Amino acid sequence: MKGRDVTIAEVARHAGVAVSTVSYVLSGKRAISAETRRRVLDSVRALGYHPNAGARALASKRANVIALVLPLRAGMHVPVLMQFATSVVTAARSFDHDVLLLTADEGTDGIRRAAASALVDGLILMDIEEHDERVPVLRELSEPTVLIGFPADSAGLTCVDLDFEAAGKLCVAHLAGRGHREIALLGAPAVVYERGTGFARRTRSGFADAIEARGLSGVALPCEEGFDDVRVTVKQLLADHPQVTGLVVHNEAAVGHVLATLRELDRQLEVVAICPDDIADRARLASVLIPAEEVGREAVRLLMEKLEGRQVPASTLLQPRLTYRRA
DNA sequence: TCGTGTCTGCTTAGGAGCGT
DNA sequence: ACGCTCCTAAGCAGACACGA
Repeated sequence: MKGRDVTIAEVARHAGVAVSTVSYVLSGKRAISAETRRRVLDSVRALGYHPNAGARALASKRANVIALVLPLRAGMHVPVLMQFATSVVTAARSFDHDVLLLTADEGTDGIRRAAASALVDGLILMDIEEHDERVPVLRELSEPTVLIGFPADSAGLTCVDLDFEAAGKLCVAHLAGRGHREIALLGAPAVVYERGTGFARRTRSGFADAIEARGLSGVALPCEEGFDDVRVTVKQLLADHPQVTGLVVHNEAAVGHVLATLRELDRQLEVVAICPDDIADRARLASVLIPAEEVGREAVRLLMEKLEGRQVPASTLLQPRLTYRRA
């Protein structure tokens, strides 16, 4: 048997106060005496009251839901995307918001629909391309948005991400500091660059800048994720550039395969990876952490600030840190 | 079988009213 | 006079009762 849900009116009756008093106790938007507050909260607990989300949205003009727009496109590493998603959901809960997940199936219509129907109060977008079709749509919305990543033209937008350009430079600096003169970058799958995905391109451009600035020699290659593809790519790289002694891997799915291939070929390259800590820990690799937890939390915090009508910085770049692990 | 009217979920601002 | 609490109305959409 399905019980009817308890309403705010029943809580008010139980506690012997007005409905509006219960509402103010729960929202904290007006001063309520400690004694009344205690009685109300006792009644809420005793009756097992949860506000009806529809009625709350109707009255407050807020859904208390944000959208996470996560395309799940080819070549993206799902476990890392899930770290971002988990962090966004957890952070949103701490602000009393829930998260609606929008994928790419619906294209930009999903964004328009979720915003125009007041299904969500604001949006967080991930996997940003340099010329992302979603960006012009965002500029037309009245709902606040935050991007995890940077499009080519970020004017008027709020963007947050790891400074991948600095990460590329940091990896080169680390290997150069350890005496390497010829360094290679194995990056994301080719399709990711072709789409113009910002983080992949920015790492590559930071890498190239640092190589040039230090007068080193470097080569950057895309890298697929399957073992056989990685093996072919690594072999080709070492055949074409036999002097390479340092390797930057910005492809979390390929890290293990790269190391296996180097062992198989008995080549002693020094490797730095840009990847989550668990992967680097397992392989005892120096690495630059992708701070998914921190980025997700910051994206939500910025969105909540915008929802309150406060100004926020247009651009937040988290500085990369390199963790050295002795093999 | 229509159309009409009433009710329900909740929040919020502004002002009324109560007790001390 | 002050601190606290209450009252009110609006907003949407579906459910329901009622009379013609």
